[in-house]
Amino acid sequence: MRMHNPPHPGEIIKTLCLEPLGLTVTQAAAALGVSRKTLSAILNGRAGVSPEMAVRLSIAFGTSSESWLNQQTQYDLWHAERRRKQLRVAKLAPA
Amino acid sequence: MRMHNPPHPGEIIKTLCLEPLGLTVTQAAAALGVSRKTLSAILNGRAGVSPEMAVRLSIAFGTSSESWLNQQTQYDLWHAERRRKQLRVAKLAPA
DNA sequence: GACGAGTGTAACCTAGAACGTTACGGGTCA
DNA sequence: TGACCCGTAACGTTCTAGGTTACACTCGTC
Repeated sequence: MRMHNPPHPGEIIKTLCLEPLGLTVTQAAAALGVSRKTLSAILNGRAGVSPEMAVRLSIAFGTSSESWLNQQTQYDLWHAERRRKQLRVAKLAPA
Repeated sequence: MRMHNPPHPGEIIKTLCLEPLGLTVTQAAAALGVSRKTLSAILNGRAGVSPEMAVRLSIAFGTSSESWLNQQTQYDLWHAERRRKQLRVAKLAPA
């Protein structure tokens, strides 16, 4: 179980991909084949990395699509876990 | 890169959780706190495992929510990768 | 054969995410 | 001032997750 808030994948894209290459949001969006708005939303944490976007990132930046999507999964899961106590679920097979 | 079609998480829930415990879909849905329709859709591959559902499964069956959601991620990614060739994306940082 | 349980699923709803285009206002800098 | 980049608001479409209700099917069992 992770203790701290995992960073949104958008931050990682910005700091590890765009900034080192000196890319603007407009340039990167064009390269990825999505609108500037779509990329902007991801970079600012207002949208998630979809499976298709993960593949796009892997093509553009040469990393694995799995790693991109896993980052999003961890981020989503961390927020879902915060509401674990609010879920009314019966234990069927106690550990 | 996975070669073969990964199984949908619904199949795993059915064969590894419901059947060993002799649970009906109706019983399991009630325990999970979702409608019978919702669980049925997941079991038959017509819906995915959401982050919240992954937490529900982890409570009911004592496994980690991460493992449930990762299975869904791998499934989604496999299908997204099949369309990799159709995406028009420029390579920005060739490996 | 009749009946109830379990199941799949169709029809309807809401909410939200992921896309798109267009357009506007605020920076920064030559 | 003008050019460029950025965030974002407003509008749209499409898809997914979730709900309720209702129907038809397949089983056992009585």
